[in-house]
Amino acid sequence: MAAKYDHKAIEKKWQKKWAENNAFAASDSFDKEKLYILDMFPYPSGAGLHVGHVEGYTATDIYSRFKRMQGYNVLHPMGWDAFGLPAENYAIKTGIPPQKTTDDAIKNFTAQIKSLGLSYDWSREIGTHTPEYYQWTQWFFLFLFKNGLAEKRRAKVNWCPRDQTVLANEQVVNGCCERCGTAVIQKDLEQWFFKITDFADQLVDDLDQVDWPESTKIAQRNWIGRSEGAEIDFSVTTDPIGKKKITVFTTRADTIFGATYLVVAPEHPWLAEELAKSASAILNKGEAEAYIESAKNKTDLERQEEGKEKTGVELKGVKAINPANGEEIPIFVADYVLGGYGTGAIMAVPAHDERDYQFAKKFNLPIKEVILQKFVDERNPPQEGKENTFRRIILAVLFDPKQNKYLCLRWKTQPWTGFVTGGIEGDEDPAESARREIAEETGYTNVRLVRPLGVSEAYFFAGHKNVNRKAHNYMFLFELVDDTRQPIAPEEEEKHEAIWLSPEEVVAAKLQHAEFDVLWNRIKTEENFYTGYGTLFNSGEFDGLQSEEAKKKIVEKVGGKMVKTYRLRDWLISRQRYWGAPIPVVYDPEGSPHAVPEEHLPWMLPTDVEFKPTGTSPLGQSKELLERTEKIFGKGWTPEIDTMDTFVCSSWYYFRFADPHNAQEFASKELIKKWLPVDLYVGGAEHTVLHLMYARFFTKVLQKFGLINFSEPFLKLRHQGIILAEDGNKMSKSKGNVINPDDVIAIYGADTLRLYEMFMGPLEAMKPWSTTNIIGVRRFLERVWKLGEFRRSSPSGVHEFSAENSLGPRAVALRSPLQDSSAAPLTTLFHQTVKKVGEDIENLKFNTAISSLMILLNELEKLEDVPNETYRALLLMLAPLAPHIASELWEKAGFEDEVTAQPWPHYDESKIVAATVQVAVQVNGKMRATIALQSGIGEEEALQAARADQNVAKWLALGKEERAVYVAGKVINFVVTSI
RNA sequence: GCCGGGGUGGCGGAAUUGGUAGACGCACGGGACUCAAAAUCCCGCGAUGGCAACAUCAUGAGAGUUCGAUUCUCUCCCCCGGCACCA
Repeated sequence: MAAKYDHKAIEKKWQKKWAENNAFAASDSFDKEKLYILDMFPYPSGAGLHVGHVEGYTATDIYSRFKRMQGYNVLHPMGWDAFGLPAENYAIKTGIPPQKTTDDAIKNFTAQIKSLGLSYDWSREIGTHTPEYYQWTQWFFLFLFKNGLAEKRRAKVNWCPRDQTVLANEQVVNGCCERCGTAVIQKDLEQWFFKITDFADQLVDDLDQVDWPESTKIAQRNWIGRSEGAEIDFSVTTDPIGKKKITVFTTRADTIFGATYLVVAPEHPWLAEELAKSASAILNKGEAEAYIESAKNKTDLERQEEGKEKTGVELKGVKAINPANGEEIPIFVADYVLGGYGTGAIMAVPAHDERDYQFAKKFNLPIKEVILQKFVDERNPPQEGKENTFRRIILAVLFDPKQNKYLCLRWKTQPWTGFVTGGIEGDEDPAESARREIAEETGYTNVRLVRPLGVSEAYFFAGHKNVNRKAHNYMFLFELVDDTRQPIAPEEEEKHEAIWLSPEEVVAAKLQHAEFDVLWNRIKTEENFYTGYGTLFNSGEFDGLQSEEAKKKIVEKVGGKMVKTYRLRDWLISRQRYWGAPIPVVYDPEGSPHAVPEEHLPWMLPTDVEFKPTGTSPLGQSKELLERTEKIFGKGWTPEIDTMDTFVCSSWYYFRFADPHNAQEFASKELIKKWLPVDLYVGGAEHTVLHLMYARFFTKVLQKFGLINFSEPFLKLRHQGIILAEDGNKMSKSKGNVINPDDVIAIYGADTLRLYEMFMGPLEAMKPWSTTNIIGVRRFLERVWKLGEFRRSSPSGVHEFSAENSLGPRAVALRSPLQDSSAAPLTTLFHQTVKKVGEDIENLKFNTAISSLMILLNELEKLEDVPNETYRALLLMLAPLAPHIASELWEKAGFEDEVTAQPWPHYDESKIVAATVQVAVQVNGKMRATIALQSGIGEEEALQAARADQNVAKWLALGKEERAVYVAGKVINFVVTSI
């Protein structure tokens, strides 16, 4: 009598067994090669585990089990990122202490995770909220403090009025608090910072060493925002020869001749000093001060709402001197220049920077172009064997603003229309050449240069046959001032006529030069700025140089220096909250900070506090903390009452797993050396910058001071995608579309849930949940079960069908007893499957691994005889994916030991190639037949066989066979010319 | 705006040193079993035409390279994610 696939009983049985034996404990003996496979540990929220957790955890679990079967010593731990705002906010609402809600949530999470059959080493469980853990978080703080990497300073910080705490830059999203969505305001406060900026270069450079998603690396690089530029001093007219200079930061020193004004940030020290003087040179002091005040009070959100609308005030009575050409230019204060970036001052080049351009437009400031856009025409490549002479050509566009029409020349002998074209004579100025050409060819002499449009290098034909002349083309836009026309030379008149075209007509004329596309695009755009690199002009001695080269030479000439700047700011870690690790610092009666000596760690989080937010830290209410401080350090000493950002706790937890119970160190050097770095790290993409950057920072600090000998904590990183609700939206409590893993496990079982989430699609993809699709993997497991049942119920070799075990005809066909046979059926498929499943799991492509197993099962069910070896291997391959059912079937089959402790099956490379292969036959690239060929067959024979096919022959007969392309084992293509 | 990722049947998705597009699963249709249903099993399933053999079209749109393009190149459209006054 056959047993039903009772997932509840089976899963309970094996989970209990694994727990009792701590079956997946990592061994600190290191007789086998180690592998550290880590999940981003969860915040134990009251809502419990969601299906997104399940996805990531299942992926690492499968990989861990697979690697154990391959003989690795795998460290696969789990813990709790247990400090944080939700528990505290809940406490504020209900009065229930965070300690209790957190512990309850951890219990719930643990039960849920265990019900998934995940193979964690539970003996290494950690929680960041336990004193045994946070004492080491505090140790790290002190370590940074002692090494000058943690310091308290007054700074403008992001303050969330609702959560009553400061936020790191990274925790401000669109000017709002990441957690509660309240608009963040700026406050001036004394706060603790970690000096992550000291490691900015290393944080960028070391990204090259790790196997991470490219998008994550790019996001980190962008966040750090390293840019290489120059600092250049501009003197001011108040003190033209003295030392009072404004240093600007620029990445575009090549545009310095186009600097038409200078801008300082409202916070700029020079400005503050200048305004503070009793006899300030600034004439409109009041106006400037009012502007600075209003800029200070703006929230990020208000700035955002203003969009890119520029504001600012000119500082009247003071000018800056452009060191490149000695020109005096006005100075503005404007908040589009940020005090905290670069030097807080810029030279504004409106012709070559979008923001400067907008500002200049609004305040009516001159725009001076100094870079010609360079354009290389790829459509007319140089031609082999043709003359290739370099010529300087001028292209000009004449615009009549009264008519809104453009002047073109139409060649009378050829169907070609274009803007005025000509050559540059001698060392004539290109703009002058253009003016001359317009006059000579059209007769219009009274024209005004609006702006240059660029310069191009192209292989050119100017309406003639001389193709392949490499030309250097300058492009200009002129405007007609008055339409009086002078007579022009008769031969010009003969050659072409001047015609006026409306913009629509210009487009319709399909101007043939590639340059004209560029020309036309530049004419059309209202925005008259170009931010790319190009050739310098209007730049004195630097005319004709390319941007790259000009930068260096100009910086040298004006006495600037090359510098690197970063967007990254130091990490603000103070939080005015209760539920976090206390900052282990005390203040002497004078108010200077002192480290709490290590022997007093853990510096305990007091419990005698209310949770209601008051704007100052809850720890300030604790009598116990104050008394403790005075008792240890003396009367008048006070404790630091802020706690640490929870990201501090999670920046080092991966070290603790190597040695989780160590009371002397955060982890022993020896065990760190053996287990770290993490070989595979899997978690959500929401941690692209925050957690991953901070963790890398901590690792680099430890390396710098010689505590570890590697610089990157996570060698390989992968993100699991988001699982959407069935309706395609994000799952959310308010939408009521959340799938609870507990419910799925109750109905279908943990194995089905695991398998389904892996079968949904690629790990990293965003994919919607489907309650109908999950039935497919459940059916698959049922059929595996049935296959096992059938084998057991027929020990004598004859299986009696009975309605009871609901075996259908397909299973009835499984008649014979199992036996090992050297001429086993499906040999090729079997070996292919073992290879494919192994490779897919290695590459975390679980969806296709599962599909391969399904294919194998489909074929096995058709057999009358399932060989022992095949069945064994099927269970072995299933073991990492669906460990409970695999274990149960393994035991029932009477195989040795436990399936999870077996080695991964081997495949035989020589048996992967089938004896005959299906080869596609095409005629002129169109599929006409598929034929079966011996796999080792020669080309001639293959072609003969293909020609013999009826349908192929039919198509070949329609023309003359020119040649044939033969790709062994894949395709034959006959190239036929039709008669 | 900038930087990433993507667009393939009714649906989730397979397939890329260029070589039979749609594996596997879901849904759907037909059949077997059943008094009936569920479950299970068998067959079919991109579109159009055809009894069929087969033919034509088809991987967001359009061009290009090639004997051959979902895969490579260019242009454009749309969706998702991140950053956003960073000089």
